[in-house]
Amino acid sequence: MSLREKKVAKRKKDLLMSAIAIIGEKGYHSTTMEEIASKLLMTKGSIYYYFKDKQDLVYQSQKILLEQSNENIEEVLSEDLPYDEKLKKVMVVHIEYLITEQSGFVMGTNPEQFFSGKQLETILMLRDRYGNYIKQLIAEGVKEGVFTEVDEKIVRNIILGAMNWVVTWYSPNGPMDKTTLAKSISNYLLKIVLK
Amino acid sequence: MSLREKKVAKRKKDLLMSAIAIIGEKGYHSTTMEEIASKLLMTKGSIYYYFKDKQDLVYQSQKILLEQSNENIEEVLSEDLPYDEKLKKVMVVHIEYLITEQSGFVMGTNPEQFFSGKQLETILMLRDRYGNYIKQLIAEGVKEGVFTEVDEKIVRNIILGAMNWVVTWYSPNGPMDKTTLAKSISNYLLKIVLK
DNA sequence: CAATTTTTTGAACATATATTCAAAAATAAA
DNA sequence: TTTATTTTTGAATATATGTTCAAAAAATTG
Repeated sequence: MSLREKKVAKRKKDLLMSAIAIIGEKGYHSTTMEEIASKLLMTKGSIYYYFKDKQDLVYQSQKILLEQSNENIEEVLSEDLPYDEKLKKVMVVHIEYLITEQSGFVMGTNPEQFFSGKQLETILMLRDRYGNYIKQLIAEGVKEGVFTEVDEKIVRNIILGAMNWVVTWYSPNGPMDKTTLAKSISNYLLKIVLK
Repeated sequence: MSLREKKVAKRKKDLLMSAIAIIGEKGYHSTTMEEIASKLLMTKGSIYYYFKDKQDLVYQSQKILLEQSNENIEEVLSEDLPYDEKLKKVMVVHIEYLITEQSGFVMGTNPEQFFSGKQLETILMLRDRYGNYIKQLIAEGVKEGVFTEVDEKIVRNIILGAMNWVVTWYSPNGPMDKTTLAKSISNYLLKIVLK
């Protein structure tokens, strides 16, 4: 990749990150192209040099978040750990990533509201993949006798909800740093599946 | 109240309910005055006979939801039940109400995004009140030895998150009716606080 | 039924913001 | 330095939707 191409790639990524941050804070509709641009000292017109339109920018930003989430969980799943510790680590990583990116967005609402067609398909596929990893992990833990019998789908959704909700109440000024908080939440949630 | 006043009151309530339903589905910004009105076979102009503006209508609709939630929980809290059963009933009622109204809205995002000033104050107050009831209930259960020692705030937020998340995945076509589902979720969540 | 009051309508208006685009500026190449 | 290419700008445009309002319709009253 030439220097120029790298610069363009960086600019794109900067815009995606800016979009993620502002959408995480204000939501899709309240986030204007002007805000996304001005965070990088650009004007909104420039965005259209890098992205087709707002929809395209938002879609790509959300896709990145989900892809990264999937990579995160795949990394943890590949580790050689007992089921309880593995599930706990999955949760800690999820919560930490959520807090870091302040990305309560795609995860936090029905994507049907924002996407359609091929875009929606991709987003749903990525979400499903993520959800299935957790469901699978629970099911295996049950099968191996580490976890108690549970409805994996319901418990999976309980866990996802409790975790994703964090973005609505976490404050960096609170008494716990994000890792301590993530561990604490994970411990409580683990009690649902432990025997 | 005269017949006419009753009619006006009913029309207002119909509009609030229409707003709640559509906002629950599409979110604040994607919900248009036209949609809210057309659901009642009216035109958007008429809304302004009953409400000052969109902000006013939305604020009042969300206030109603929170007030009703508080009434629901107050009713349950006043019953004479053991702490574990009481907490469980609180959860079941919450989830059932959520599903019935499809109201993942105020509960589901930071109200700072939509309200300010006196309106925001009221919304936050109502939310706090609700959250405090649950925190209190947990604290009492711990004090009386029915529940295990936990950080009441964190556990409260875990429970709220898991419950509120339901609106994102519940489907009326699923295998469980809403009461069965609510009971199931509540049982799992109860395990967090039980000894 | 006629007169009065309430309610609804739908077109006109206001506003916010996404998008376009020709020109300018910045950067790279020759 | 000159020329060519890439990137940014900012004003103009398009569009969607909230809001207003005078007139029409409906409901109520006497």
